[in-house]
Amino acid sequence: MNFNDKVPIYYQIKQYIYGEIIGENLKAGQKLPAIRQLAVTLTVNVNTIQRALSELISEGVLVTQRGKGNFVTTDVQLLVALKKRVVTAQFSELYDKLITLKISPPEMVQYLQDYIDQRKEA
Amino acid sequence: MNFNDKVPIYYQIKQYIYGEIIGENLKAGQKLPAIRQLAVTLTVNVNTIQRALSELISEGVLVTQRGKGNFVTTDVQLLVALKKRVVTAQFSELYDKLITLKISPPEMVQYLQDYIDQRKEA
DNA sequence: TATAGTGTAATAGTAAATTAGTTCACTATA
DNA sequence: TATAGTGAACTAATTTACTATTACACTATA
Repeated sequence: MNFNDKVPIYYQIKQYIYGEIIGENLKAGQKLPAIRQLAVTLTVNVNTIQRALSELISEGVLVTQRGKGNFVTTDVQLLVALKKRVVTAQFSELYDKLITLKISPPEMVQYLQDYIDQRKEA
Repeated sequence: MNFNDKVPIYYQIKQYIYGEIIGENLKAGQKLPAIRQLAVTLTVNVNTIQRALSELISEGVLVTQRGKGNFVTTDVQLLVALKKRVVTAQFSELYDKLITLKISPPEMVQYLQDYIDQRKEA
């Protein structure tokens, strides 16, 4: 996996798992790969995986069954709230940053549209 | 200043100065506050300021005049390129993240518009 | 009941970021 | 020519993230 060396790896893994769940590569109730397997896949130490998962468990996004593995919660309401929270956070971050750059909201929409068009070409 | 504890402070300061320049609170050729003053203002150590500035100097965004201070470059072309680079990076980051969340480009535009409308209400 | 697969916990070592503090070098000016 | 203001460089100490390694506890099943 490609990590950004400006952000703690455990935190990036946490965000990555959010993404896998919200994007439904991991569905409600589904079992995650074993932590030792995740460590190999993500080329990271088991402790680092543990640290990421422990936060997701605290939040109720994941549920552990000792001896069995980690599972995505079946609490769909929680997952819906998670998606909203994560998506909103993206826009909030963008908005605030662009405001400091003195880019107006209508310009933001135009810039996004332009960026999308440009991506389509390539 | 409000720092995100997930990202090195020196790096956040660097981004902050980018913002001040792009948003034209700091104009081409303008003198920056002294590093000791910046350290006080941003409640951070002088060394941390130095580290942020040294990268901006390497990039040519800032120019040092020893004994006088640090100044924004007068190379306007470089500043225009900087703005483009920083703004594009924002959209690129958003786009890639939302794609992993299986949000389509048209949805992105709609979500952004919705977010903006929501901010206006409050 | 042995064994393989799972998560949990703890210790130790390394590297990076940050702070604190000091000293030096250059510039402008009273 | 002192002095105040500026950046530059260096050392030392602390904290956090990460890795490596080991041992333990629970579950399913051959």
